[in-house]
Amino acid sequence: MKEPAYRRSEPDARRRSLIEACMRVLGSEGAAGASVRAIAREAGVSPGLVNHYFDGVDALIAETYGEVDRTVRAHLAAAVEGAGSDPRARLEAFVTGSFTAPIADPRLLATWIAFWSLVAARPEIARQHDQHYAGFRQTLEALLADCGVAPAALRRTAIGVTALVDGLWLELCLSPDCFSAEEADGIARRFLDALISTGR
Amino acid sequence: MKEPAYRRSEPDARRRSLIEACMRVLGSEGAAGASVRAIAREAGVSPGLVNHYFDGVDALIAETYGEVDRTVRAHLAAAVEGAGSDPRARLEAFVTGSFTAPIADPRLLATWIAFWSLVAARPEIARQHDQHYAGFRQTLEALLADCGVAPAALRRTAIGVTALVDGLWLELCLSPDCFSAEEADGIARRFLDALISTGR
DNA sequence: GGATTTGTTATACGGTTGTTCAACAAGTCT
DNA sequence: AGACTTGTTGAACAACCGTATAACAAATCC
Repeated sequence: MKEPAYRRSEPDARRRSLIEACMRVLGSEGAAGASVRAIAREAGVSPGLVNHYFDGVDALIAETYGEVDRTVRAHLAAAVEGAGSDPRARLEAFVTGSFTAPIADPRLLATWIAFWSLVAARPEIARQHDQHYAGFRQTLEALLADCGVAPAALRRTAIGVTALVDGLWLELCLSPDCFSAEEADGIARRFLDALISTGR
Repeated sequence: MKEPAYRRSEPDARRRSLIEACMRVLGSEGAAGASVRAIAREAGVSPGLVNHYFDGVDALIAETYGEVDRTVRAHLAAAVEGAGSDPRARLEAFVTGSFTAPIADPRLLATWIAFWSLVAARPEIARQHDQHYAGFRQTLEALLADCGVAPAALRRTAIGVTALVDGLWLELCLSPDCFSAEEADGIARRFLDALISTGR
């Protein structure tokens, strides 16, 4: 429908384009609409090709999870680096980085929801989720430690801040008109103030 | 208007059993597996009956949303009432009430995820979500006000605490082995301590 | 009793799903 | 040039989807 037929392309590029098409479909149609045919149509490719590059549609969705995870981590890492060397500024950059594009994006939420909906039924997706969560919390623990949070309080503080960020991000994506990204920033900063002044 | 007594089974009971079957299917099979046939099989009735009692499968899912919402509200209200008259105890009961059964339950999360996945595509579900969120936050604002949180800080504090509760509840359901309900209780209480001591 | 109302089933229909596979186009090798 | 490899297609398949509807079962009314 778009590209001329029978044109060769790099296999990795094809894989990437299919993953991107999968993300677009998840974003626009939701988890229910992410069928092989819809993804193939979005990528401008025949349905059979999806099963040629991926071991079934579940594998494609799992790989899309990995790609989204990588994007989120890279974006937050860049935000932290861009914040300079002040520990508190780095922590705030990490926390508020989730409230702006491309992370605070209904499309990305739709992708995430699709994964959550698979956690209960598919153990390998559950494992992938646990890994993502563990990595997020670990990064956060390091940033909190640099801000002077006591080692004994590190775990529970990181769990709490992660929950706060997830909750704000979730609602920000689900109903963007409820509160703004700037409000989320302020709320998160205020929470960090309260925690770090009393939590060491 | 006299109630006809010749019905073989109470229609409301049928409706409720179908809603409960819908929740069970959502819990075990995930959002993708919540088909008319699967729900009917779970309820032990024929597929046609679902469309007889509900205006299509989307309506059944929306009604299940309403039922789950009602259950959650009732449970939290009971927890608050059971906590006595101390404002802080009532607030804590409301917050930590989300971390125990029947609210902290993978099945309930699965139901919630199914709704979230419909928010982007269906305005009716989005409206239902906004109402639930607004109600939750409003209740929380009242409890926070009783604890002495200043009116100017009420809105942002309620948004933050709601996010914290949602995030903890979400992770508690998604991977129950990551941290315990008791830990979630402690984390939430610690956050409330930090907020209320500094946030007025 | 028979007529009637109502709950329920079974089936049929058109459409979509994931997956497989023979065929084919385009580049590479000899 | 011909043979071979690789990327891609599009049709086929069985299974499932949501919905509509005619037929059946049971309870009530007259």
